[in-house]
Amino acid sequence: MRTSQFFLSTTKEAPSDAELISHKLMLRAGLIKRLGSGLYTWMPLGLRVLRRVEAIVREEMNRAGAIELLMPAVQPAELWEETGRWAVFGPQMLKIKDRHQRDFCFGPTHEEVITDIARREIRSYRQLPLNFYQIQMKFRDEIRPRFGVMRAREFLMKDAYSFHASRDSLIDTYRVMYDTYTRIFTRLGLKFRAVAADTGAIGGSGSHEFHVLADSGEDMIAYNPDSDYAANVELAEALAPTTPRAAPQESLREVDTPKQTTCEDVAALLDIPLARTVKLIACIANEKLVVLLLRGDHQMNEVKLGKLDGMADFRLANEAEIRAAFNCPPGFLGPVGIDRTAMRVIADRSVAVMSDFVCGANKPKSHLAGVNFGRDLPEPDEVADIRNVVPGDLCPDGKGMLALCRGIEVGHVFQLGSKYSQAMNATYLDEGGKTQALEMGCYGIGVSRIVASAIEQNHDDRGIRWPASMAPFLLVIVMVGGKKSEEVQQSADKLYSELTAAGFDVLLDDRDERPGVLFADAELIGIPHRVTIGERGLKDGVIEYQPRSSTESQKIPLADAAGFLQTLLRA
RNA sequence: CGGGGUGUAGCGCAGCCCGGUAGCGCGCCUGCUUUGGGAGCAGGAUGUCAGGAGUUCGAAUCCCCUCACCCCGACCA
Repeated sequence: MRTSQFFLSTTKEAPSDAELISHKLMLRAGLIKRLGSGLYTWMPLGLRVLRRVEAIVREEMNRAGAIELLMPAVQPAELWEETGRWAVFGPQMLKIKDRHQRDFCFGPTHEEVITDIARREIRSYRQLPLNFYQIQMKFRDEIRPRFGVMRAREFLMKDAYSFHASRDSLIDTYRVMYDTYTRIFTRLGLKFRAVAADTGAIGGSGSHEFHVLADSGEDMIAYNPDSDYAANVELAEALAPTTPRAAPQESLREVDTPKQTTCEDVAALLDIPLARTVKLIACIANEKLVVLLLRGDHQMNEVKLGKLDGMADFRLANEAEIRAAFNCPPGFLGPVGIDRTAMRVIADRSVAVMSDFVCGANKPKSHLAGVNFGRDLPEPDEVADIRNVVPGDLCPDGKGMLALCRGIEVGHVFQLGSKYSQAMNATYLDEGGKTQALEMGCYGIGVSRIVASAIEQNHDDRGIRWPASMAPFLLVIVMVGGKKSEEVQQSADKLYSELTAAGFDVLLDDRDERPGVLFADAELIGIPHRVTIGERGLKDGVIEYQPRSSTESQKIPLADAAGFLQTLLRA
């Protein structure tokens, strides 16, 4: 491609509302243009990147035996009513009406449509397993779209759905997809982790998210630097401490805390570590009071809590309920002296081994210190894992300690089971001629999000540094003084023709601009390799080569250039 | 949905407090010069000052309403 016949639209400044580095660079490099909140046009340069990601995804999906199809973006409400999700999906779904006032949505996902295909097409176990996929624009009316295409409302997604005659077959395909995703993200040159994920409300047994590691990520991941363990913080188990509870050393005493209503304040006042304090969180579950005990430096984990018996629909108690139950305002609550017949007490595993701790006294402006289970209050009714893990916690795989990092979710694999097939009556006949519900799996990749997250991982102060696998062009030829010098022009043309004929994506920058402009643009848009052809070099029979990763160039004899570059680009 | 903020040329912004009919930088167009890291000089084009309704002789500026966009929050005593 010649720049004169292409469309570059780089700018020196990014719009002031762009926050994330990838968002700024995508705008400055002219990869995308914003149309409205969460809506972006992929400009020619950006589209080339998107298509390259798409191509790798498609290649690997095909290799894994998945079959591509394309479903409608607009879907009738009836299908969603069959699964009950027309109501459940809520405002995230863009609902529209046609001219007959019939309800439709712009598809946020395609389980319903594919399950409809499956129930019409799949008759026999002999047809199974099957894995269909598509690459298509989705629309989700996000509460708060942000960060450009990272969290856009309309975005490009690869979604695959597999159908099986048995759970074992589902697990087989799930593993194949897991491996396929690993291949895809590896080929894309991303630093990523597969993490065990919560299966959430959808149910099903197995789920992994694929996260690109980046500080700007919106998700928190617990991982073990010394093993392959990684899990969403929601899910990572906080093991019970291995050290037993120490014997009481202190006597129970009351301390004045006139203004200290949080564990942080109290710990600061008493000059003790936050980990010596215990906070009490009052919840209501099944209309009964439940008291949670957590170490002051720990945070409650709603997902874990919701999985405990009778806690599925828990909520936090409000202030009126707290005052009624404890006869004390929030901020000074504690487990000592409470009516244990009226409330269930669940202690986190780490609280269960504490001794001589500090907690609220159930009296305004007062806390207790030197508190001990068994002596000052009864043992908790239950001990459970109800907190988020923190760095330094023991890894559940027994191989060291956990660390936390942020991630951007770019892929998700999910064992759905028969949730949708049952709701929509998608069945097949088994070997015995019996009707059975199909087992299903689903597998998503955020194609457009991958582009943004790749930039988060690959940039410097001059711009983007594309991994070769997704670069819009592999090589840019910069002509210095090309308008003036026939020789420069001819050399550049010749090199361009040779490399293009050999099948490489080469950009010949033939604009009549000063060299500084050409260099700056080449770096901003992140082309991995650059050669500079100018009179100065040609006098000595050389051109200059410089990779995007370096600020140093090397001279290559013009005669060897084509061969040198072909070897380089092929690698 | 709650709170905060911003809407002025393609982009980044000033002007608003204290009303007098719109400016700067980049970009764009023309010409000359320049040509190895975002050129210089000269000339030029471009605005429903987000929209609507008020106050006023007069509104980008003051008042009210609407819209759009951005940020923060929407669980912890």
